[in-house]
Amino acid sequence: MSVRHIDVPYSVSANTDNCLLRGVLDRVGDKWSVLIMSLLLDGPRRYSDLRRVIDGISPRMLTLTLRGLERDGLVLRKVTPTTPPKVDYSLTQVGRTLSGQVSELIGWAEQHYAYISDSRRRYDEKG
Amino acid sequence: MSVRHIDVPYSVSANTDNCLLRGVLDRVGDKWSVLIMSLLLDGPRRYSDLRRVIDGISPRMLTLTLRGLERDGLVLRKVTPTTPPKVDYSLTQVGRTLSGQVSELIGWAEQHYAYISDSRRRYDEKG
DNA sequence: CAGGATCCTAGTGGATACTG
DNA sequence: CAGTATCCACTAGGATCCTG
Repeated sequence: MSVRHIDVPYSVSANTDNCLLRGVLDRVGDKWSVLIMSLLLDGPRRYSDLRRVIDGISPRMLTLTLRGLERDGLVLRKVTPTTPPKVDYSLTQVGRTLSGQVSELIGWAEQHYAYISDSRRRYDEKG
Repeated sequence: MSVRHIDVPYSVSANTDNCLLRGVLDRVGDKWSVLIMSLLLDGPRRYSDLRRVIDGISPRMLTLTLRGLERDGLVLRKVTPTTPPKVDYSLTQVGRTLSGQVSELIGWAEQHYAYISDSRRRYDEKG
């Protein structure tokens, strides 16, 4: 038996395409999505605002990440066509629930931080 | 103000080093960790067993991923020095809790699968 | 202001051959 | 059996410059 779908306890596949889980894991795992969503939890923000506030992000990656989030319906992009233009980004309701999930994960990380650090130290010291 | 630490609602940093969250997100986001942990939820497995059962993984990545999980104290490696050798991998208690967290995330993904697919389709169709 | 277009690098992962 | 050791490909992401 080869793993394409594991039925218990949930479906996982290494297959990049057409796997719903892969998409979510990739998003959560990428460099900027979680950070951006966490910022938007506090309320809408403009593009330049995000750019200023996020340390070290390139315009390219900011746009790419926002587009990805928008495409998935996690973030809403609202253009006000003035000159110069104004673009606000906000979390959708679903985006908000994902942020909630992620914050659970972060809670886990905080809770087990010491354990993991210790484990790594011990692993690195003696083979 | 530049984002190194966001206090509300949780700390996120783009900084690769010394960020506890980054490590967890990277692990969850990588290609094989979640899959392997989900398999180990059912019980211990041998190296060759994992290799056979995981579709498309290279020995290199299997070892690398297992080592990473072991280093973080998520997976336990137990060697039985017979000839030929036998090595069993199992989840630690902490590894089990992380798997639990991840399965929550997967629950989220399943719950919002239709929404996301729709959103993508609409986004791709019209600009 | 809010990006698009380019070019480039580094890290992640694949393929395969070999070994204690 | 349970890995190493190499070599290679691909892509996520960074740096810059340009524009409606």
